[in-house]
Amino acid sequence: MNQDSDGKDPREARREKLRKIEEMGIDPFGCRFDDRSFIADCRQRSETEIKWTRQDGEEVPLPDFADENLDYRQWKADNGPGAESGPTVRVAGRIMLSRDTGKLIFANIRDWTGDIQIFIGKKQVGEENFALAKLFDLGDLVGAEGRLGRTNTGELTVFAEKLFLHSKMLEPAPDKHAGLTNPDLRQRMRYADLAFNDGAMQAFLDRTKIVKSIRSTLDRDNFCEVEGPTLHVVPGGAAARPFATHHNALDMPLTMRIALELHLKRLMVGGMERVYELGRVYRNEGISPRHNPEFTMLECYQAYGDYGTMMDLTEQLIVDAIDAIGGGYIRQFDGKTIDFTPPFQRATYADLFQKATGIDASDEAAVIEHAKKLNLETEGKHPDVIRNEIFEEQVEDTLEGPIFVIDYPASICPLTKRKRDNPEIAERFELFVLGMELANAYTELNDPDLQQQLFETQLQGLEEEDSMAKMDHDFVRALRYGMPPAGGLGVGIDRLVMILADKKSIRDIILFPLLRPE
RNA sequence: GAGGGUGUAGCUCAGUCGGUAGAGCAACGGACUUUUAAUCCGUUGGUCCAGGGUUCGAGUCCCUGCACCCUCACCA
Repeated sequence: MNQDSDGKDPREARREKLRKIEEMGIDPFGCRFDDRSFIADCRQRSETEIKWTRQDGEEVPLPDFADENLDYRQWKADNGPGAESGPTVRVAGRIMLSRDTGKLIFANIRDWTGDIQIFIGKKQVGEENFALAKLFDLGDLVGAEGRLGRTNTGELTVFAEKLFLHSKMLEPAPDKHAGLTNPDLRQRMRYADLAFNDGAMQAFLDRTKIVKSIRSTLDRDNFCEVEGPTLHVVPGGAAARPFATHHNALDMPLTMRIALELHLKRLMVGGMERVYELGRVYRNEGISPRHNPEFTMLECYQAYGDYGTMMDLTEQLIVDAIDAIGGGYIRQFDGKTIDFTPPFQRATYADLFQKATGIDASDEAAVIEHAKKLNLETEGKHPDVIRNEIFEEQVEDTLEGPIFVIDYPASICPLTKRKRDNPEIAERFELFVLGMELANAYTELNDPDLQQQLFETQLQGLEEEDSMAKMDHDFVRALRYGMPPAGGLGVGIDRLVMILADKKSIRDIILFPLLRPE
């Protein structure tokens, strides 16, 4: 780069200022800063603690600063002579905007609670502080101590008496208005995205609230949070391609887990009657706006419940999550309206199939014929697999929801208990919202012999890796020790957050999505 | 994996018919003690994603590759 010390390159200009700050004997990377106030708290305190007192000692109520047409300078003239008083505060944050009018600098700083303006007057802060302020750049982390008050235009302001530099930013700042919009850079440099894009943090804070809410709902119902292994010898509990890895000392192949299910059920056998895990799972598959190779699942299991119990729980979890982030049960996603007011709609798989295709789901010949019309591959596939492909193609995408689809064909549910009066139907539901599967729940299969048989019988037309029916001998042995009848629920946390935060891409709610290296 | 789009200054983006690179912001110099994307005057800044080709001449046309975005497929 151009290293003329005329500072043409923004990076070099910042380095040059860094050197000057060091020459002033100031550490450009700051130190502990006690007694600082969050900006949101300053804003709140300003409402009661900024006062206007006339010279005669009478306190005059301040005008409405939210009023766009307010001329505070005029108001002061009309209500004076007098003086404004306010508490002294210490604030810290990143410089987002700055206006230098010579011997007076206005800087807008931001901490994670909000923005506030700082008034830096040469006379008010003194020569040394002012010289430091002249070396501030957009993006620097700074601090100010001073009186909280209002400028002539009514803007809430910290009138600085002392200034601090907490960290000099050595990279050029993004466009001060547009921010960092390049989606690649936003994901690669999430720090810059969060720091410079208005509202970028909100979806992530909502995510945290939703996860906290889920924990609190489950804890309230006496569920116990546990941590299962993420390195699995047999990748089970879902139909997905796992990431392969290897343990050196044991010279043993391992996979990253694709689901939480089988270990949680082992705990049910052990007597942990209500367990859940909120954890990361890994699937070695395509990346899309709705798929990231690692994502977060909730799975919970309740002894002596069934899938109906889980339906109630699902509604409760979602309702509580919405209460946690606010905004009400009627929500927008991508311009569409979704009503989460419970109870959610319920419909059986067979009815939805009948309605969408006009044919009876149990009429195998008609199903196969219909599949051929849709150009679906039917050769060598189990009729239930074909039927499910039709269901996905013609039903799932049309489900606006929230809707519980209940009672799935048993053959595509190898971990699910069958209906007592109809072994062809499994007690399973999936919750759909705008074509997205948000939750999946079963009355759990606890018959070890049937489980073993289902593991052994590969579904026709499915590769082993495409089937959930992967033999896990230890799991079957666990079932032989006796697992109570139970309801189990899985929730895709990322998709729930997407829908509740109105974000179309999973990358907008995963802080560090997987990217190719630069 | 298939199709489409994008890639130009630190950031956000223009760039006509193929004719020697543009703006705003940022940066640098100057003026300004109540500004609000401050304003005003001046200046600097380019491996036009990479490589190859066509051409007298390529940011522009062609080919290959890379990255990202969108749609589809995969993800039961």
